[in-house]
Amino acid sequence: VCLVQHSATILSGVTRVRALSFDPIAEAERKWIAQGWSDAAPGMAVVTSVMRAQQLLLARVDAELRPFDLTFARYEVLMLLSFSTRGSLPLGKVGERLQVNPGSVTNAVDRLEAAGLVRREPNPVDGRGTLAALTDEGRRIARQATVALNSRVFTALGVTDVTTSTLFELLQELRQAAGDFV
Amino acid sequence: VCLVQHSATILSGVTRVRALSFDPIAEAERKWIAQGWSDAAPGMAVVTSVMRAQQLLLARVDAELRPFDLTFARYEVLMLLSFSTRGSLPLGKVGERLQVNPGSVTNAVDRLEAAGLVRREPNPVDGRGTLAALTDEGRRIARQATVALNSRVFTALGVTDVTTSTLFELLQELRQAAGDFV
DNA sequence: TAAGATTGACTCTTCAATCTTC
DNA sequence: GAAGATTGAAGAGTCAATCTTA
Repeated sequence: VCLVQHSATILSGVTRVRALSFDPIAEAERKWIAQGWSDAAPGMAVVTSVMRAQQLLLARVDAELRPFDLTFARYEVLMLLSFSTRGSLPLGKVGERLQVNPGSVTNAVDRLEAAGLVRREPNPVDGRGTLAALTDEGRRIARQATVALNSRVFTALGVTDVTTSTLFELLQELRQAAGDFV
Repeated sequence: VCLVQHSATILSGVTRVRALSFDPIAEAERKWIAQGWSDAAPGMAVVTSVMRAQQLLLARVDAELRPFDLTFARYEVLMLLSFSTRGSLPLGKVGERLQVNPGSVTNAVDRLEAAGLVRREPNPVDGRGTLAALTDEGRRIARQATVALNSRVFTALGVTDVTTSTLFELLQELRQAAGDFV
């Protein structure tokens, strides 16, 4: 009996995951080639890998943010505001920078406001608009959450510095090709 | 006025996206360094890049699958079954291979069964279990959807073959370090 | 007692529709 | 009319609780 197949769950907060004893995506790529889809096989493997990597990373990030009652989406809003010069931004700007729907921004700001981390203010230069403004508490929580993420996720990915920086560059190419930025 | 900032929406099916004229993640990395978090900056950039790449790729994939009334999650179930020797698998096996919760599998199979692409059958070797079995229609749709994805996404990522294969290898390292497989 | 599967509550996202203000 | 923001419905994921059977 191979112990790894029955290995314990991985990563605090991720309940469902048992490690497989082989890479399911490499397996899928072989199946693709066997079907005569060799030209599409590498693309399929990359797309699937990005999906799975996102799932794994998001689980780790969310586990670290749970004590602060934050999700990654809400954390991103907090950091965006904390980097802005006034500590406040129009909701539309937030959605544009984070590439999410207006509805998601409204939802995120609703939660952050209920938690006292953000305050809604009328936009002085546009009567239609609303600003999301960071509170002192919001700035404090953002900093604490960043300390947690920095130490337990961002500096603990388990791969070399070269892998990390190369990965960033290649993903940047991919995002640019997909129209994320120009 | 920089035209790209006001450029049209990108990619069929993705309504919300306007391309930015700079890379917001590279910008965030600079902010991280300016805050004195240089050691965590590359990790932050990679994690955020994976999140954004997933969002962009999923939007493209879902747009191609919409005519078949499929999501990527349901498409993955279909392909997993079509690669199995009998064309059927226990629901638990599906969840294990796809790394999703039992609830998600139940939901996906519910939809696929309602669409006539999959049939539930009792597991002959385990009275507690249920098999998801591909129907002829399911096998046909799976093949058609694959043709669409192969030609319009997997072979059209817009990056070189070297970038694609290197990206796969590095993501494989990252997934392995995160415990996706052993 | 444990495992396979389902259910219901909750969250988040997307999308269309709406309201207000430019 | 067009843009900023909100709302409600629908889809999908997680999680805890439950039911059945090994």
